[in-house]
Amino acid sequence: MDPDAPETSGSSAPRRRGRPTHPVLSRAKITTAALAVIGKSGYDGLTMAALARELKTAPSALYNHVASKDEVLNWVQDDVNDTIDTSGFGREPWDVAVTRWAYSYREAFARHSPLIPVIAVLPITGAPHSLAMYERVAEALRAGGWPEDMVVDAIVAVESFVLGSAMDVAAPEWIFDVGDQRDLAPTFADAVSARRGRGRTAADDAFALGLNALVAGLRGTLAATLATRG
Amino acid sequence: MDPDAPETSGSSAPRRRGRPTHPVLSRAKITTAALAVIGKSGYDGLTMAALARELKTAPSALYNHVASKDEVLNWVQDDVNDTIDTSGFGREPWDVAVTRWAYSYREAFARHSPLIPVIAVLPITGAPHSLAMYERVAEALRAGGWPEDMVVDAIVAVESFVLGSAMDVAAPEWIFDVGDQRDLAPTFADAVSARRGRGRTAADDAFALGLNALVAGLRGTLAATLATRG
DNA sequence: TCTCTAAATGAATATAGTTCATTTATTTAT
DNA sequence: ATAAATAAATGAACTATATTCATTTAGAGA
Repeated sequence: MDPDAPETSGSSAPRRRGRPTHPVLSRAKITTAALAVIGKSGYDGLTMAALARELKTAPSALYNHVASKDEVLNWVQDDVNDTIDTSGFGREPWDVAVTRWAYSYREAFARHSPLIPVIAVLPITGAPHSLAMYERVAEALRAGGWPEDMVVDAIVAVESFVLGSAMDVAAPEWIFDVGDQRDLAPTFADAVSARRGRGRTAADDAFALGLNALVAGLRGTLAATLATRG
Repeated sequence: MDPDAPETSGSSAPRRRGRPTHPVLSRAKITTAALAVIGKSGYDGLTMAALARELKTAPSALYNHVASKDEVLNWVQDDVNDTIDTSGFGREPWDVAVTRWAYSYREAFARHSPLIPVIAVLPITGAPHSLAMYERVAEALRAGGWPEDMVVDAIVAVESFVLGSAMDVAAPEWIFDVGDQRDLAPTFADAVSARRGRGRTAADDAFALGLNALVAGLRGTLAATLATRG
């Protein structure tokens, strides 16, 4: 582990006070520690106390470097955004690149679903990785022929679908089990049964179906727009 | 207000104890009260204490009728689902009906965005209104020619887009303002500017664009599937 | 009438996030 | 070199909320 960790006992060890030789805390350190806690204990385990423990400080010490727990989540969110694959943009046609991006985007937030409500409302100011991602997508859409005033709408549309789908991944497999009320919804129950046997990949199939349709539809919209506008 | 409210003072009034003449609490009463509190004070204001106050009981009394605050949210969610317009199904072509449904669905949860993470993971067991809604949608898709094993995927795809878009409504208008980092993302910043002037309706435009594309894409997918499968 | 039970009560508990007065080591100015 | 200023840590206290629990009471049924 950390080679310069003082000691592991903890109970009666005389903790040091005051300004340390080297700052223990920083945005990067806190973000990394938060991800570590999340990896170990999930989002339920991410408390300010647990985060402080991970960093071997007191919870209150964190507030010298971060305004609130919410800000920690924003930092984490930006880090997660940085793991999204945008390598297709500038290399592949926009629709192919968008599809690759969407898959990667969904996967990243499926593993971090508690962040989804956060990200959806979060201004990009102060989230440099997110901003860089949007820039790459916007460039590719422009290069692909999208008019300037439609680019953001197209991005938002895909993003909305991706985030909605990412929430789905967190749902239990049996979310649509009608139980003993099959007679109240026979058609739906049959449809659910017909889907059975695909198990854990059911959500993946729905995502694939929707993404293909959405991207195909956007292709059509673009063509129609270009034909109309000249 | 309530005509049979005992008194409004509250501090030294000798509150009654024990079993009342008529049960004060029930699923319906609690759900209605919760919606009332939400209407007055929003989701932040919905605490068990506030809910109990609305019902003129003690917070602990609620636990004789509901297992947890989460269950209250589930009940509210089912009530909100019941306000979604499904009148198009069985009356209009499936794609038109789905579009109408999606608009109404988004609007309902835009006003109840804190429920979105709840709903996405919530099994339909015990949510009769939700189940009825899915039944109507499933019937219409089947009647429109969708194969049984694709119906749920199609529903989930649309729903994912709708819920993702509903979260967007809660975001501030200036969510994409790059601030002083315009040089880091010039293309994106220009696209954001080009979108400006549409103000509060920007999210609506993105939703309309995406929904049109998605439904058009699904139409294409259905046609292709039917052509292949015979 | 006696007993059982649904339902309400208020006090207590647990968990978090956050604030604050205080302390201390380092940096900076004189 | 010494003194002031500052960054950063500390632990205790505060707040808000959900939840549990022992207890009490009024009505229903035998």
